[in-house]
Amino acid sequence: MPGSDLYTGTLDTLILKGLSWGPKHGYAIGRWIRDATDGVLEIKEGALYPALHRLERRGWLSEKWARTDTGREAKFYDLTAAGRKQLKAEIARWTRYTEAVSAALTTAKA
Amino acid sequence: MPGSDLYTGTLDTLILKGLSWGPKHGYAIGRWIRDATDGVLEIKEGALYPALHRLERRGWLSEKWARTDTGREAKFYDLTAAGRKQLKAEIARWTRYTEAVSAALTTAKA
DNA sequence: GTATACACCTTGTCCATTTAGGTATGCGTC
DNA sequence: GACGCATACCTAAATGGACAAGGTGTATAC
Repeated sequence: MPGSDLYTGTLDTLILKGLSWGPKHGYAIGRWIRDATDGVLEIKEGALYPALHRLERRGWLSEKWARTDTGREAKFYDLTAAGRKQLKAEIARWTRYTEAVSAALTTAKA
Repeated sequence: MPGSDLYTGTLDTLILKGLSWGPKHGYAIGRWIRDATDGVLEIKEGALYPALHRLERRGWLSEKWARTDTGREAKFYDLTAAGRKQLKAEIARWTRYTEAVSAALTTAKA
């Protein structure tokens, strides 16, 4: 079933990545994650919105109210310079981590 | 925070995998994870021992005191049938999850 | 008029990990 | 024989992210 639980810590990275091409509002970020992971990840709003506020508090995102394509008001988030740096660091960590764990999980040695 | 911090949820899988060739005691499992991940993961004992007790409570491990190669008493853990099944499921989840996230993190599409 | 998608939010709870200790044995070495 | 270090086990308190379960309101389609 979609809504498969997150490995804690990956959500922040995905949000930052989703914003790497320009501003998006929260709901659109959630949609992007679902689509970019081919439906494997379905971010719950109770995780998404607190995460956005957290990242903004840390100085990785800036926020601004604006109008969507469909003419509705929404809060748009944008990566700051620090956010871009953070994204790079988190991707590096993710890569290193998954390679290490995948190696362990596929090894044939005790 | 050191880059070796866990993505929550991966520790259980690694423990189960470490036991898939036969019994090991806790300290040896920690060592195996460090070695099998080429030093990327350094499991803290405050995470390791509670995890072992948790997995035992869930019926995925059995425990038994025995003597190590070096002649010391240690608590050996062994996979149960349910534990083996669980390991398989967790590896499947890990694979599916990391493929999805890695795809998202390397995509060039917004 | 009602269902669905959009778009935002919060409160309470759970629980894995971190932090920071503790006990005790055995081995090598200075 | 004192010291450090690896072995081998453990726990309690604090942290903090995700989950569950609510809530507001608008727009569109049937």
